[in-house]
Amino acid sequence: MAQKQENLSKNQKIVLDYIEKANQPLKAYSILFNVQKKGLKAPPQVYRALDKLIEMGKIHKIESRNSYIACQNSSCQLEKATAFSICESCDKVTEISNHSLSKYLSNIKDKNGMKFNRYNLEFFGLCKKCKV
Amino acid sequence: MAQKQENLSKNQKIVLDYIEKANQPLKAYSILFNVQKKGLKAPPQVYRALDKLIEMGKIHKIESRNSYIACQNSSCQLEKATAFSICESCDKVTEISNHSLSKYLSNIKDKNGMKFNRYNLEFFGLCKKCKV
DNA sequence: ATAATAGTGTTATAGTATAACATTGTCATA
DNA sequence: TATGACAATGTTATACTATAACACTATTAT
Ligand SMILES: [Zn+2]
Ligand SMILES: [Zn+2]
Ligand SMILES: [Zn+2]
Ligand SMILES: [Zn+2]
Repeated sequence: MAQKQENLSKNQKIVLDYIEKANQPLKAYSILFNVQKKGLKAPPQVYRALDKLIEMGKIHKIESRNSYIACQNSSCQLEKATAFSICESCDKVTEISNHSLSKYLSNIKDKNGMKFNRYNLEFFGLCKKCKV
Repeated sequence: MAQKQENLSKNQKIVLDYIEKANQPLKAYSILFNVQKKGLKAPPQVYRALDKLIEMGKIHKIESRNSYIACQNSSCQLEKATAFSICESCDKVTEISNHSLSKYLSNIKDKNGMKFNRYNLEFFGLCKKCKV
């Protein structure tokens, strides 16, 4: 059975806490380095926690950056439908919460008869601060 | 100045030829292994060619798979707007060519004042064959 | 109790990508 | 034609990202 969100394991809590405090995407090895004082000493411990947190929708992976960010969207349907804006200058990442966009994408039908059950969308550009 | 698409360099031609023949996403090190007989002996030679071919829009990177596929879409606007369907069972990848989708996404305005100049969209699911 | 499942700890290794530097090719123009 | 600017190449080493494999412990359900 899928684990309930309230029941995070020890390592999962440690990793999630650290990611949530960051408010920006973090690399796995930077997480590892920073949670070593809490007892997570080796990569598999971090990657396992990351995998479970992703399954639960508590964090998302920014694929183009190999980094991990806390879900910023309380209505996020687990990991089924994710969209982000990424600044190519300062690397700021924001989770996009746009109902009409997610509705549009969730209703897309594939021409080749494929059944979609998940998507990930990444927009790239310059944030307000970096546009100047 | 940006190189014209007709003027591929030697290594770029070798790498593109191999990717185009594959009709499926390829990993960088599998490309490297297969073009060693043509003289590309080290990773940087392959990665440089890949980078340039991506810039030119001749190939795209499937971010969630760390793999590279030839552009299947003659009207692809370089690397500005890419969309793919990915079968989670057999790994088949198809470039999506859907005018209304690309129009919709290109017109999305960011709530935080970010100026988008590129996006990448990856749909995941089961292809026709794997759905059974 | 027993078994099933999930989580942990650990070592080693696989897989992906870039830094750095020396060299060569191409082409415009001084 | 030579000089400079830029693109591409060749090469070695290294950095970064992620998983395999195995032994062990904790939790829960029957
Ligand atoms: Zn989310
Ligand atoms: Zn920025
Ligand atoms: Zn394309
Ligand atoms: Zn399939």
